[in-house]
Amino acid sequence: MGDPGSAGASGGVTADDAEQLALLRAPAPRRRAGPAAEALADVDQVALVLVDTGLAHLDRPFEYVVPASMAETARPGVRVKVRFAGQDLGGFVLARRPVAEHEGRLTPLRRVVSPEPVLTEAVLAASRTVAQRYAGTLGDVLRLAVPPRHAVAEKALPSAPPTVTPLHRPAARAWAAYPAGASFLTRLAGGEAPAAALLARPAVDPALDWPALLAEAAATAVAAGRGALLVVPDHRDVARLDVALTAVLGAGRHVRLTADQGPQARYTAFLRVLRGHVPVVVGTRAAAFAPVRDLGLLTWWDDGDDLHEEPRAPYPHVREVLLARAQAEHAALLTAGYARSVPVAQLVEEGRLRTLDAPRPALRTAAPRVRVAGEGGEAERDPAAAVAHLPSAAWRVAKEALADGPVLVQVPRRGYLPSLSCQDCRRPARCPHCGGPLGLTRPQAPAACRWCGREPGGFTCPACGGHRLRSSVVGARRTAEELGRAFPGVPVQTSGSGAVLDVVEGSPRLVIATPGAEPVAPGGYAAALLLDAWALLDRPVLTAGEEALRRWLAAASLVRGTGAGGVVVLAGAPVHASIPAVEALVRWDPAWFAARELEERRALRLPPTVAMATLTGPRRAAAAMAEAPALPDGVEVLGPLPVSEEATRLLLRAPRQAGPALAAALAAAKAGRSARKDADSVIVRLDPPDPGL
DNA sequence: GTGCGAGTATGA
DNA sequence: CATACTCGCACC
Repeated sequence: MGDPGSAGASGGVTADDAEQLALLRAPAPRRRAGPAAEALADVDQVALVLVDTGLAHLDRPFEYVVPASMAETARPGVRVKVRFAGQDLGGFVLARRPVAEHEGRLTPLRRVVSPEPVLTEAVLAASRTVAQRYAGTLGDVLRLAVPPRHAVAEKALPSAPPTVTPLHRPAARAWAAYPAGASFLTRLAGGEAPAAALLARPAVDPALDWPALLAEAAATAVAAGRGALLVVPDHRDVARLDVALTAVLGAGRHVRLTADQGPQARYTAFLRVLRGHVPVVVGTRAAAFAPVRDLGLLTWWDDGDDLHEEPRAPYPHVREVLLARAQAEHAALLTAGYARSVPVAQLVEEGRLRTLDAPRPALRTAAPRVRVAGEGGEAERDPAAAVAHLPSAAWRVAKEALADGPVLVQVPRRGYLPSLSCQDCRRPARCPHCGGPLGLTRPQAPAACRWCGREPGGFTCPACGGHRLRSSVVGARRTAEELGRAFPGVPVQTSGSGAVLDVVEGSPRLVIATPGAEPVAPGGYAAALLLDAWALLDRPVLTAGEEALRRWLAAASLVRGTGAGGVVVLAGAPVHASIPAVEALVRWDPAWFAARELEERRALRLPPTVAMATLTGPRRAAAAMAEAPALPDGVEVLGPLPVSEEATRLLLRAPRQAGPALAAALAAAKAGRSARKDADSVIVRLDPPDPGL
């Protein structure tokens, strides 16, 4: 049945067995004249096809001849089916050519799946960059870049774009707070490709907040006849930005594109972009490859949010995808957030992004006042506060603010692994050998490095000289009921995993939320309590401080500004020791923190100042890969450390400039393993945002 | 991954 | 010498 030669000729399923056998053995007569020998296309008879083999060593284009019947439809970018090594596989036509480079005989294309050219040249170019960057295959990246076809969606969508009146350049009210903003927008409107990192000023007025800011930038691109792509971490952000875009652009100029909208809706949105029906796309990381026409602006919000990391191979970060696209399409680039991630700080330092921050005085007025309430030793003095396990300062602030409006309470999620820090100064304890975090693998076990697996034995804190280690376990459970009892008569709402609220009313109430699930309050919260600060700070990850500050800033940005009496209380942080993330929150200086953190990581040779890769798999297989001959000079191998019964992990570290060479060597090693059919698979991950876990 | 040819082992 | 089987590699 799978035999292509006999399928049409034998004329029935009930063919005699002996005859079948004879047919199979016979030296297949090479295509006699007849229906099989179809005429070929007149021009550009050869199609270059990227076949989705799923095999690393076959991740390159193959040539096929184009039958006359497909001469018009088999254009670059369309999906095709081809015969490859005896099976029917999918692929994309990358190009058409008059003559073949391949010396041997070419097989004809089997079928054009759809005449829709879903893979544009620009997206292909960016995909290639991303594949190289992450030592992945182009096939893997294209699977992320082009959504699965949905035939019904393709049929249903009218091909003629709706008529939309031209858009005038918007007033850019939200941008008025950013002195360098005008020149960025002017360059964007003029068809240039400025690249910037922006620290957003919090604003409780929706016309001035970050969604309005990004929407105005998008509208500037549209008014100049260019398109815009806006990527945000989650669907709540998509919803907020959608509202802002409608306000600035009117209807019919933008479309949402997220993975959670389902195959048909997603493909419909994709097609509306591809066919040029809308110039603006807003979405989650699934939208990062959207084929926007005449792309003028690529922007993403909150670089540090881990939702920007793609969890499927080759695990690209939205930042890297958009950087690649900006380069490929000469588009402007804008990353904005209340916080600045360390990778973004590095891009700023390297001059690849210019800063576009709100001036510090404006920031400090727009932001709430921040107080640190200590670790809770004073809690017992106030009985009502003790009921809620709140420091009394926090309790008093909340009590007062509740007269005036809603109060946000941020409670970290429980269940983090214990990590170790210095008992005296509370800085994270690091491995003296490789700089990795020290932690406990089991209760009672000696402290061990989570990267190289060594057990350093004695400990001396490089910062204060202390010798004692402290295991941080997430503190007391704070429940909505406890808080409710501490504030009788006040309505309590919760927002967290499972039930996330987008918005709450502006009247007095307690809103208890886990980080990332904080609802917006119209007019802003009167106050926010950030509880269990150490639970965020003590996470056994490289990015703990960065992440803690980012989450605090996100919650604090929903609070009214200093001028309007907004207050934030950080509870559960030490008052005596100076913790950079805490200091940065109090001073509202995220740029200072990011630059400082970058400096520290450089001193310790930690990401993102070095190139890193993790190899995860059976010990021997991972070790064999780490010995790949083509690895660039200066690669250090750390580990192995066990990650499960079967698998171990090796960490490769190289100078940052050696990143491309490291990726190339690992891609080659993967291809070699694939060609040799090595059964044990090794997962290769380049520059994982947190290599320590 | 599959299919195939070269090369080698095996037995009449 | 014919047939069975493994190995290595190309796959357009």
